[in-house]
Amino acid sequence: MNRFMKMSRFFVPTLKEDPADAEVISHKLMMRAGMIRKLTAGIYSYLPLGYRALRKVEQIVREEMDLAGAQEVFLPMVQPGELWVESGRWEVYGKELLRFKDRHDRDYCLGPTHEEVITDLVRRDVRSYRHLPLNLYQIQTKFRDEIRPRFGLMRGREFMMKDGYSFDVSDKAADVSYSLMWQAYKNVFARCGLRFRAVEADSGPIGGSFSHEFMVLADTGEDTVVACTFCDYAANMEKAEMGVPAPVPSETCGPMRRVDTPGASTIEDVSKFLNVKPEHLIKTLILRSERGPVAVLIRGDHELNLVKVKNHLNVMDLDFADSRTIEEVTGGPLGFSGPVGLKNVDLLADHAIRSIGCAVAGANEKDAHLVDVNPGRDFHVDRTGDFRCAMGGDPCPRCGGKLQLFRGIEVGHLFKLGEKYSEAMNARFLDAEGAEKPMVMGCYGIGISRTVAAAIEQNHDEDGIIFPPPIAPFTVIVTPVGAKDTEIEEAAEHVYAELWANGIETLLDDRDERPGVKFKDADLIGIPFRITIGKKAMAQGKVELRNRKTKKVELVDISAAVPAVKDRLEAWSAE
RNA sequence: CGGGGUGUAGCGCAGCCUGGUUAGCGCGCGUGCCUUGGGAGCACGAGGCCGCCGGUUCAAAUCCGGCCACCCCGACCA
Repeated sequence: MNRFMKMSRFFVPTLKEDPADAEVISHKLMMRAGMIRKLTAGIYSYLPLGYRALRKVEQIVREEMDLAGAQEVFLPMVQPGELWVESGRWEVYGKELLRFKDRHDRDYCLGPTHEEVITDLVRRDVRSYRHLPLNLYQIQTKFRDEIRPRFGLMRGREFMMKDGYSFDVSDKAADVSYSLMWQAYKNVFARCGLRFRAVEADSGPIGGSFSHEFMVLADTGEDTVVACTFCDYAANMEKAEMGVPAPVPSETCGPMRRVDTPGASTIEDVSKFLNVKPEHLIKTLILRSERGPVAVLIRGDHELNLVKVKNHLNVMDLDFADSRTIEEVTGGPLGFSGPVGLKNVDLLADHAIRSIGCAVAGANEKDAHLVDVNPGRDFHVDRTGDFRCAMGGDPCPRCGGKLQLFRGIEVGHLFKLGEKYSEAMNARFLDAEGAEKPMVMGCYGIGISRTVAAAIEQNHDEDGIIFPPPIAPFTVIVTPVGAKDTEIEEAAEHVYAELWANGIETLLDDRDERPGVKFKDADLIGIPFRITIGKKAMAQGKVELRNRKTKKVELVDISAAVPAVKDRLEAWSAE
């Protein structure tokens, strides 16, 4: 038994009021529950309760990684700048990388991630295909000097992360490593008791062939998940495709003509002014990359997806053009661009434009639009493609079902790196034929601290946190109530000891507090089960077992408390 | 980085505009009494570089300047 997990001695400074600087629910609750305290912007201390929850997640991750054949290491957090120069990221990484110099004026940085260190480690000691595959991971504090840390543990600068790296002899072998991690991640988040989706993510122009994100579903999530309601297709917003609707036979379209639209430059304005639905407007977006300007046509009610255009054009930087560029390209001011008569610029159109029929578009002159514009008749595009964000109700690209949008919190990311780092840093091996080849790498991250926050975003009510049992800092809290009563106190000690003896982590609220205070704190800190020991039930030799989630209370014999908890634990995870 | 906001007791806040005794309130904390099934009550008490530096003034939490810290917002416009 553990004699020290007693509230009278345990450092859990709970708060009655929300801290002024907390915005999201997980941040507020973790502060109020005495789990974390802020040291400075984006940097938090973990108090015993918070650290216990964090370690629960860590341990689940550790077990699943080990099970998948990965090996745990621990890499330095302080890294020499020269390694980053070698990989080419010293110049590229930007201000997120916290750099500093040592006393000898040599460059160093705090590790935001460990591709360089791990690649350096492996290249020194692994030379043969006989030693591959190799999968190494660590659980460690990362530091990223975020522009704007926010939302407590959700987007901190210092945070706990599991990062893993696989090394393989071939692309095919790397795919095996990748899928092992994919399965391990599914196990991790399922074991944590979270509702999540694994989604396809954009891998970027250099990122290799594919990438997946693991998203915990929560309305307060920063990211949007697009998922099919029929099949298991799911992707993040940047990546999500949608089925192409069959082109509708173009309605009879009168001759194109110009109308005055004074001051109406936004879709909303034009739509109202001309009394035309946004679906019949053509948005003409002028973008600019390092290769010059490009025009993209999007249906009025759709939203541009910059990443898709970027990938299509295979450019590095792409953003909305400034107003001067727009005037140069279209001859008209911002807000009145249109495809008709555009010259000297590549014209891309989203699939939906093909079936728009009869549309309204900017006239490329101030305060004027064109109506009865017919694609194909009145203008020609250079290329058609998928350039927009998915919307709820769009057809699924796989099965034709309907897509739905969810909010999510990114807690895991799988990335097939390929040979990017092994090439740059010369991590090579000899294959069975004696030929030298670069290793094929993958990297795999899990935001441990963010997972705890995400779990709370997903599992709470007006009284506080509702921890899923697998990641709860304690499984049971024993709460003796009623004035100092030796019999009750002894019974509480007894139940507490019994639970520990059966491997059930238990907190005993032995404080000399009124029942209300104890109940409020127990609810706030979110322990899944509360065993209340009071006079009335005790008279019959019973205690109350209360489920934090359902709030249901049942009377059980004192002697049956342990099996009852075990039983309800199983019921919880079976849900 | 740009824009906005806030710094007063451990936490949450008032006071500042219109300068002037000993800087308040709620929670929390300590002691005592009382109370004991959903954050009780009474009494007494401890606790403050009013973010920092400078200026104005007989006098600054309050006015002015600078600095620092923290919080919020920052493509959707074609």
